[in-house]
Amino acid sequence: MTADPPLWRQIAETLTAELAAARPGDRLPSEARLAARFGVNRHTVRRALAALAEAGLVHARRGAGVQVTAPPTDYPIGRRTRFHAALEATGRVPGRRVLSVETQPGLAEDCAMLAVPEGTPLVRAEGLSLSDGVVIGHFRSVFPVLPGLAAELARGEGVTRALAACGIPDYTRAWTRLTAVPADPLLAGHLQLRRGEPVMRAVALNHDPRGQPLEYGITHFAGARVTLSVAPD
Amino acid sequence: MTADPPLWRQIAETLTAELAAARPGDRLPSEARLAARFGVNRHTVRRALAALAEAGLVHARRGAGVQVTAPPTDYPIGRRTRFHAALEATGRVPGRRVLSVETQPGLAEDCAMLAVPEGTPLVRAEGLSLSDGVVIGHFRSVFPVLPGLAAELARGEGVTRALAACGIPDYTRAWTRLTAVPADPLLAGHLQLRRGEPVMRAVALNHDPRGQPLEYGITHFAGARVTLSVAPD
DNA sequence: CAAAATTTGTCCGTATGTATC
DNA sequence: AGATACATACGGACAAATTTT
Repeated sequence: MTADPPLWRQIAETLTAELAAARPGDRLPSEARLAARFGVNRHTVRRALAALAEAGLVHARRGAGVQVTAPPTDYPIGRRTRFHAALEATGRVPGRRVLSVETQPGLAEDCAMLAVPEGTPLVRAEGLSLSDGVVIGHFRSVFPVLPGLAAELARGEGVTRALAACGIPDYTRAWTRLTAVPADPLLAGHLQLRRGEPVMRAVALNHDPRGQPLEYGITHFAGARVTLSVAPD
Repeated sequence: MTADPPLWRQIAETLTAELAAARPGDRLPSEARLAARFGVNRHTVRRALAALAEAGLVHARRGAGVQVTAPPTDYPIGRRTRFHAALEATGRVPGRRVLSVETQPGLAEDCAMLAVPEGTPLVRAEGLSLSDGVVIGHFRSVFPVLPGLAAELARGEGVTRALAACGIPDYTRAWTRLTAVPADPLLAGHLQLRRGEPVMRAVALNHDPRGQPLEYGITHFAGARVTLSVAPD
């Protein structure tokens, strides 16, 4: 009369245990093979694999197979957070891929955050953050228009250097808001995740020492690949 | 020749749009009814509903129906974070349900974090955090053994009061590490989520003004119901 | 470069179990 | 107790992407 856990969960747990001894990049047997091994229908195996994928343990690609995922990267958050410096301190090789830099009239929310009238032109940058060549985050930031800022941002040298080149030597984090959300299709594509996988959304405002807003940004980190650290300065 | 998105996704997006006009607690039509409405198999509707559930928009209960989920709660993180005070400041009614308080030899990790020899007895507390009667988090903390601490924690008045009653009037957050993870079955049960839904894991260390570790805890927040704020002191 | 084999993704249909109302 | 509704599991078929031949 015991209520056994569902078959797919038992399979998922068995695979999870076995995955502990696997290395990132290793390929799992095909669904058909696993179904034969466990003596169940292929759909039942798929259910179990979906659970593992949700857990960020594996990643399936049609035509290819199911691969074991890479372990997480650490990322500190603080008043003086700097992406590159933080990653380098952990011995990783940071990277950045700028997808677009445009100057456009800002949306209502963006203008409000930067404390400028609605419709004011803003510099909008979008791109990906890398660690050891692996995408760990997608950012979208807006800045007030400064001479040469767009060009500097497009060079991909980072926000700190771009602002420095525009005569702003220092800035600090005013606040950060974090929440765990499922990846939407677009984001899943950028972060090489499956739709619905946990993603950490960080909404943040940076300002200069006098409190003037400089950057309002939304970054999404791949939940399974990043740990955010909050530490006192 | 157009590559249409899958049926289940189209249905999910249609339902998502309609859900914008729904109120928390509203019930969706049954799977059979939705299948009939969209002219698809029930499993295709189930796939769409699973996506909505992953997104934290709805919550399905066997036998009952599929209900619309409640909006998120905000929760600040900082050097002097206090759960109750923070929630009260947002106009919500905080609550706490203590599930267990035990004194046991600590695990290796717990002892290391509290800077005591492995195997030292520790006070271990586990429970749920509520906001307006809704579970928003599950915590598990370990403390060094202090006279009367276990009894005070069991009263459910909170960590701050329990420590105060043991002669520790003040403590601060040393650090916090955050990551987005999918809910495992146990956690899903506690937080009333579906297995795999995004959950924010906060691992934190509190210490007294002299730097002596006082509490090492892991809290899991329901991603869809909580926003964590990181602000300078 | 092209075709074939492999592998995952989607969708349908059916049946049964189990929790809720 | 009965009806309703979601959960699990099986089976088959075809499409789409990738890898191999």
